Amino acid sequence: MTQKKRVTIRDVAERAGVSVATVSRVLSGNYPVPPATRTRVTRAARALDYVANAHARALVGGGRKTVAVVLRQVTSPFYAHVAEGVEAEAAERGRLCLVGTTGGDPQRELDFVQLMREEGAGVVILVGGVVEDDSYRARVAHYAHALNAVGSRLVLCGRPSPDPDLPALVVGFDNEAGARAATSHLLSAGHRDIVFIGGLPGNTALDARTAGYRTALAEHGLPPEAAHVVDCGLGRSAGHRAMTELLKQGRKFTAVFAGDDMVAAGVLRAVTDAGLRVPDDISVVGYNDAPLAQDLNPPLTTVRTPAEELGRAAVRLALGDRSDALGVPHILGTHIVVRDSVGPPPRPGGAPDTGGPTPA
Amino acid sequence: MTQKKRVTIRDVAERAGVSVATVSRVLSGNYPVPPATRTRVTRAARALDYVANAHARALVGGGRKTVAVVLRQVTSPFYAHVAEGVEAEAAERGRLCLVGTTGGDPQRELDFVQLMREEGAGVVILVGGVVEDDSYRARVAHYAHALNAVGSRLVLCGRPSPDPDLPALVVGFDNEAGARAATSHLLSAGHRDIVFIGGLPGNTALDARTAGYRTALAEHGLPPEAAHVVDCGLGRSAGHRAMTELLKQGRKFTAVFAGDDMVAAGVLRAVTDAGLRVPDDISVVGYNDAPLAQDLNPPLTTVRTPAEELGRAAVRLALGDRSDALGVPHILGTHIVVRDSVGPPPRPGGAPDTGGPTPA
DNA sequence: GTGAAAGCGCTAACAC
DNA sequence: GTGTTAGCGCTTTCAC
Repeated sequence: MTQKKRVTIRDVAERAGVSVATVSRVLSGNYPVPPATRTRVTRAARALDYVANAHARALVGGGRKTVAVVLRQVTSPFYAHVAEGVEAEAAERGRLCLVGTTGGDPQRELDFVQLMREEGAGVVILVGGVVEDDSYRARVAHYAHALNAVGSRLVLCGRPSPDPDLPALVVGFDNEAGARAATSHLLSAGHRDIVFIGGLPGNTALDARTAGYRTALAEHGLPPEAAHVVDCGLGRSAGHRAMTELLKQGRKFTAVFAGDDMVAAGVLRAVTDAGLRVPDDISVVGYNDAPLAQDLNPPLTTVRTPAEELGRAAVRLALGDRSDALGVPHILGTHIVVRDSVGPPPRPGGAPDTGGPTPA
Repeated sequence: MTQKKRVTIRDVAERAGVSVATVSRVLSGNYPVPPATRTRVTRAARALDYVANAHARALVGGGRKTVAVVLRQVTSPFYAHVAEGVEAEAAERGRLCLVGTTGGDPQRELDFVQLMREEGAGVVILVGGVVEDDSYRARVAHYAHALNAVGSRLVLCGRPSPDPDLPALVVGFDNEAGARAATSHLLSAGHRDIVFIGGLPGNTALDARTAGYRTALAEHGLPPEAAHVVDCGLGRSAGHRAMTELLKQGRKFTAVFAGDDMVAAGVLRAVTDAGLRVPDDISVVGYNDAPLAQDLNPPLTTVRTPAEELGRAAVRLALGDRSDALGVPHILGTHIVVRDSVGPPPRPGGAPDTGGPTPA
């Protein structure tokens, strides 16, 4: 019943009364063909609803140069935006875009990259912070050389290159600077007891954030002991749990800097649960400026990291002919976006109802 | 400098001192090969860091059966979760997953489906509500027949099949029932003046939602005029704008049913901006149960639509051999999740401070 | 201007 | 057990 037979170029040629070579020529369009035959062929192709076989085409043409992105998960707003940027930029340049998710499992990352090598992807983009151990270094070095050997590009997006001499492009944010700015913002508002919630020791992105946090503290003349990092990792529930715990401990602090906006969401909820108010009792700043930041209560002051632009930059870099940019990291700017979650610290023992939030 | 030459099966054969056929056999694994040769070949392949050419393989093997999803955008939580479901299920079954986004443009949808035909995708999943006009019907009929002719499957996910006889699978939610339940929830809490914000006339998903809303109203003995639908479409800003406008009009209502959670987020913000409170002054219910629903203030009562499961069901259905299921839609259940955004309507002219929210 | 023919890298008969 | 060979559908010299 079902014929399950694909229409091939041969069928089109036959129907148009020409050879396959001619059909190929008019379909590729990059060859002078007289309008008369061109029409005949086009008509035949249309009539047969012919579509070329991408595999055959890739086989002879040396790969169809697709763009692959690998990320932890698409449901995280940050990754989703990066993916969207990659997708958009790839589409604009007529490339197909493949998305792979790893759930953070290095093995799945490796499998996927391998698959992309089989596919002959022209660009492979690895997104997101990682723990930079020997295993990581070896893996990435392998990817880089293998991909480079066949003329493909590896892009490290938001993660470091283990070796500047590796044939890989790197693009990312200055997490340390962003975190420093966020912390300074809090310090300028008068806070001195600020805790960082959401550390993840070993993870390059979070380590940079905590480093920036410590730097800012030091710049304001505070001793190293002033730093208090809670290594609970990322995610709403981690933030909620950590903050609840912190509140229970009765530890003295007036502000928290959350590892990202999801953590901040959890923190906010924990504060509310405890009957406290933001920013009157506690100030909070997040990281990434996820869409939900403006819907939180109060709207969250956070660090904007243009994720979509990161994705676009990754493919732009890879597809640009600036192979000179191979070693040097391409760093995108971040900036604070001030909303309503930061205020002056409450006066010790005083009533919190002094007035609205008045950040600098 | 760069050799740009791919390692082929021939190279492996040569190094292992066997023929290409033998290499193919051990690599495919589906053929008895003595351990001795197997080892030699494996070792050679590893030494050369050989990866098979997926295109060549697909060319001879009749396509590599990938799964393609097409959606509006990945940054919408709902779509992201559907995509994650598809990705996960596809990965578990060893299929590669391609993601395409259309931004809602039918032309881009068409282009992408065409591309998937070229790729020889085994499954093509179209996600999300649409305006069901003649153009849509024709397009989908074309996809369905073309895909079916080469043994591929088309899955309509959250959108209707224009014709039950079309060789397409359909899976989705009962939007009407979900909306009816949400509206009933509001009615049971005592509300009589409920406005639906986020209509999108012509869109199958939203039309079903408004239909459910009207049905619930009727079931509770309210006249058709009791329905008030604001056709502002989806999205946070649309919801914010519409609600602000509504409040300004001074129109009488005590509850709003938002087209989805993003709209609800905008609505909530507008209520806050106006100095009113949810649920004391106005009750709100959303749709989809996006992750952000629980972070809103107050946590949002909404209709849970298991998006990831929708994605998984789509590929499961397509990959299952139950070709009998071709015409009949596969409907997934939804249910209300009660949080804190619904309370009894405020007593006319009374102070709103009667007590906490106490939904049935 | 157009056709014939040689592969691209691989798998699957079909020999031996 | 393993090698030889014929394609899969297409592009692209090279002839005519």
